Amino acid sequence: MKVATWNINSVRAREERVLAWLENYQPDVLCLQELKGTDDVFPAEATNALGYHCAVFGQPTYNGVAILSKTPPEDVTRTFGDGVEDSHARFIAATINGVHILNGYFPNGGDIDSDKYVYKLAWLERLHAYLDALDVNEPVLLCGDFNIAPSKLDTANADKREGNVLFNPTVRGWFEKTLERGFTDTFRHLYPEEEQYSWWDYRNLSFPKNTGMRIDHILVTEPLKERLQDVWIDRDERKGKKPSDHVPVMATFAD
DNA sequence: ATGGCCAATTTTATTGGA
Repeated sequence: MKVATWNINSVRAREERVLAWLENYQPDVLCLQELKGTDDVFPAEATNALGYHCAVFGQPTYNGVAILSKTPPEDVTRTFGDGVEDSHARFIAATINGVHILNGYFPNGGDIDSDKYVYKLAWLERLHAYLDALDVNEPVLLCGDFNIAPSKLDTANADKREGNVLFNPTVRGWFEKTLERGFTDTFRHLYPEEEQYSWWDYRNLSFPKNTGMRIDHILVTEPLKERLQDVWIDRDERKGKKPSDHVPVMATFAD
């Protein structure tokens, strides 16, 4: 079973690339973030034609997440279901082949002294509350654009970036706490020393200079960790015309 | 060729991304 996550930065701008990528790599599940559009602009027919079901949670202009899968998604839920008023479409979950798939577009946080950062921290706490209600003895996969670099290995210019909304003790602590409650960072587990990134800023020649960050993650509970065979960050997807600023990350599990 | 922001909307500026 292959499960991938990809922040595509607009489904309309990235439709061709997404369809080509699906066709090339045939993931069983693809979790998308930052659709930047309503449900009706999602290319459902084109994805169906490639053999994928889609569960979409869009909104105008901002955010938006979706889960594509070869087998039908069951028990699809949008939002954390905690009753909190939230206008952002940032979370969708489904059960696919018995695996609980959780897909999040975590808030960026703006500046460290902004309301957006307050929102980010509150959202992270809500997600922990959601995870509290899960059984980590079951196969659970939490993926998406976390907007968190877990360690110094996961960001270029770590000293310069220390303290920003993506890389500071508070968000690293949140990530660490998630691992302590039974999740494994699949990439770091298989590649303890690797410095690979999943996002590069469009500005400042970030990609040629490789001043990126690893902020897109696939975390799994023990039953899936035991089946984990590989994790791959598709760096090449950042090349060429009209790339997203993020690239896909894909984990492979034994069937 | 891996190249000096990009995408959506409020559209010839502004907002958000990270």
